Amino acid sequence: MDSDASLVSSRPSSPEPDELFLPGRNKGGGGGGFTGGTVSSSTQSDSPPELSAELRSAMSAAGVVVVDKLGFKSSSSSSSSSSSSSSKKDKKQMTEPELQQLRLKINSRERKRMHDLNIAMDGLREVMPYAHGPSVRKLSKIATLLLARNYILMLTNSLEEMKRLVSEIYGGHHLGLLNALPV
DNA sequence: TAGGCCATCTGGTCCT
DNA sequence: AGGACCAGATGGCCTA
Repeated sequence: MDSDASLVSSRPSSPEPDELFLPGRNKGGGGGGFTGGTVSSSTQSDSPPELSAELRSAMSAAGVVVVDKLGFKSSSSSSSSSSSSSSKKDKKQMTEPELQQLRLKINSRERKRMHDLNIAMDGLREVMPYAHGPSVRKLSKIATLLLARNYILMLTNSLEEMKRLVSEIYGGHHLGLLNALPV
């Protein structure tokens, strides 16, 4: 949510990832911003969201009594008995609190999955050759992926060129090491 | 204010 | 059966 949050100056004609390390080929999509501020990668904590209107109406239509919000943060251990037993039932036979509990559990899993994905994305950003730092806005996801692709292509071309030069100099000898590289 | 980027929710599908 | 994965929808924040 608060991805591009806080102290951001401006987005000066953001250099698109394709413009960086552009190995001649490929043409990607647009790119995100580049410079600017930092980003706090926090998320909307764990406050359980309200049931969606559709779900509520569906449940009330099914004659289910609408109750208060249930406790959250149950994903790990507690409440497993109720949720696991209830989730084995047919959903139509589940009570509203059971359905709500199940929904919260699924939502929590999905949130964690996306957080893990973002962590991996941050890891990718860390190894990308662009200006890091607290005063620099981090790459958007799409920009990160496009830049990564171009960077890999550039490195591949560099390696090929290096191989070619080595073979020129040594006449085909000493290529064992380079050929062992996964290119 | 429009557009970009993002987090979250949700239902469907696939996999183990 | 349960979890992982995916895509669409929605709403918030920020910048130009």
